[in-house]
Amino acid sequence: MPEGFSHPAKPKVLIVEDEAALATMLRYNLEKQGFAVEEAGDGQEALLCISEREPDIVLLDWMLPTLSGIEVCRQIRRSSATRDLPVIMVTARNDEQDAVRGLNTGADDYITKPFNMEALLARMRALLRRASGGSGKGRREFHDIVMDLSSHRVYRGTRPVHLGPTEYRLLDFLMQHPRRVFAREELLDAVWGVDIHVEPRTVDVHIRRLRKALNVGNETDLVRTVRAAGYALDTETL
Amino acid sequence: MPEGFSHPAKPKVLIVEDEAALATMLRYNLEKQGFAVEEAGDGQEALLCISEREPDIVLLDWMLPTLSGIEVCRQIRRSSATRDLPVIMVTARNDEQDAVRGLNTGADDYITKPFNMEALLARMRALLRRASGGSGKGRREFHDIVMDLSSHRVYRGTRPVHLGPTEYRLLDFLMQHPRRVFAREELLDAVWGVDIHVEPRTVDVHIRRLRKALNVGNETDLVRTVRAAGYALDTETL
DNA sequence: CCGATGTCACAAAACCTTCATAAAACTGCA
DNA sequence: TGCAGTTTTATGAAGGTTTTGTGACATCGG
Repeated sequence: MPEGFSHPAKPKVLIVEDEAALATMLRYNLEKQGFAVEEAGDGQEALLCISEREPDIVLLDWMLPTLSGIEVCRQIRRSSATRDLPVIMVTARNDEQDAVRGLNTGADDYITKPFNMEALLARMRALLRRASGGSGKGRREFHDIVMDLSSHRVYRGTRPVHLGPTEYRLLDFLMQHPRRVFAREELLDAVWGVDIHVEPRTVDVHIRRLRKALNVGNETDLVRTVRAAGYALDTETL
Repeated sequence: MPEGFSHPAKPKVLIVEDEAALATMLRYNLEKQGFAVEEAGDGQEALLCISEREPDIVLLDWMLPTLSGIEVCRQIRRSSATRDLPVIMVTARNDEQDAVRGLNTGADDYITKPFNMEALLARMRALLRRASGGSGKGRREFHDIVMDLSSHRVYRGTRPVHLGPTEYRLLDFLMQHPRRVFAREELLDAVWGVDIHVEPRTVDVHIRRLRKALNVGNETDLVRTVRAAGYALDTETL
């Protein structure tokens, strides 16, 4: 598994639920939907599981033995490692109060029992989307190349640079590891995806287009070709 | 503590909400933020409270017993004493339709459940600032696009722009995050709602309608398409 | 009836991949 | 060192594919 990507593989969901029947039902449905499922029966177990298995999202029942859902949620928010972990609170309808307090505690969303899978799935997917997209914030810089991730823009100095989707991802990847040389195969894995079949030479073409877009006039070429090895972002193209 | 504006003392907020739990949560948070809180559980009570306690701002739930939120809002606007009273509509996500109609009725802004306090506070402060500063802003601006939230109107420069409800919400959302690119799915989540099933391509159609309404003649297109990524509001459509 | 909306099918772009060929870099050898 | 052969990379163009723009249409609620 290469760099920090979104959720290319199965998203891992942790179900924290003491009612075995409900947990089983959830597991069944979520697995059918392509999630990897972990389970915890109480609060303690939940926190343990979170730090060990690092789920992508948590379904947290409000009524829990040993440690209440609200307390679990607080703990999750307390640690910087899990501060952005999406949490959906699951509560009984008649005590919607808890749902609200749950939200107040830091849950990202809540749903009341009984719920239908569609609604739950929709919320889960929305949260996962937000989580993976939200971290794609900020900017990258190298020499005088600037990428603004949130607006999806690239500048060489002050000049705006237009890149196609693939060149954008390629540059994005290279800028995460400046100066490091990557073989064509590595680039294919990282930028195109592991199970995509594309000729390694295709990388050349995209490198060319990247260069053409990046270097105008007599600007120095920041893409270095390393014969028999691959490409890198570097100031000394030598 | 809303930075001391022309509200010498604590700004007084009236919460009109029949769901006790939500009301309690709101009260707790708002008091923590330095507001004086009044509560009303239904429409009748709300109108009474408004004339007696003269709140500075009203949080109005859409679903109410005895008198719907929309009707309460109408009444508020009818009386010259309360015509300029800031009203924020609170609605459930899945009937965001109603929110828009609420705005038509005269609400100054709206927010959908579940919301986070930050967002709500930001809107409240903005409205209070406007109300106290007199001719302040319940408006959003970008380049030469102006949205007046209270009158629910949009202008391109000085030209009035007519938008359907969906286009309005779409623009509203985009203008809250200028320059940032949103995937179709993100827009669906934010503008349509999380558990609404709509084809992602539908976003295209509304973007088109938005463009058509926004750009007349040879005005620059402020809606940027980012291939394989989504759409954004931007000055450089490049 | 009308305006607003979600979908489709088709057109138009923008983009990818591949291939053939040119250019460059390296190698071994005289 | 210079040369011819070999390997590797650069480049331009072509063809096919994916993504987006657009107009039309059926629906729905007022």
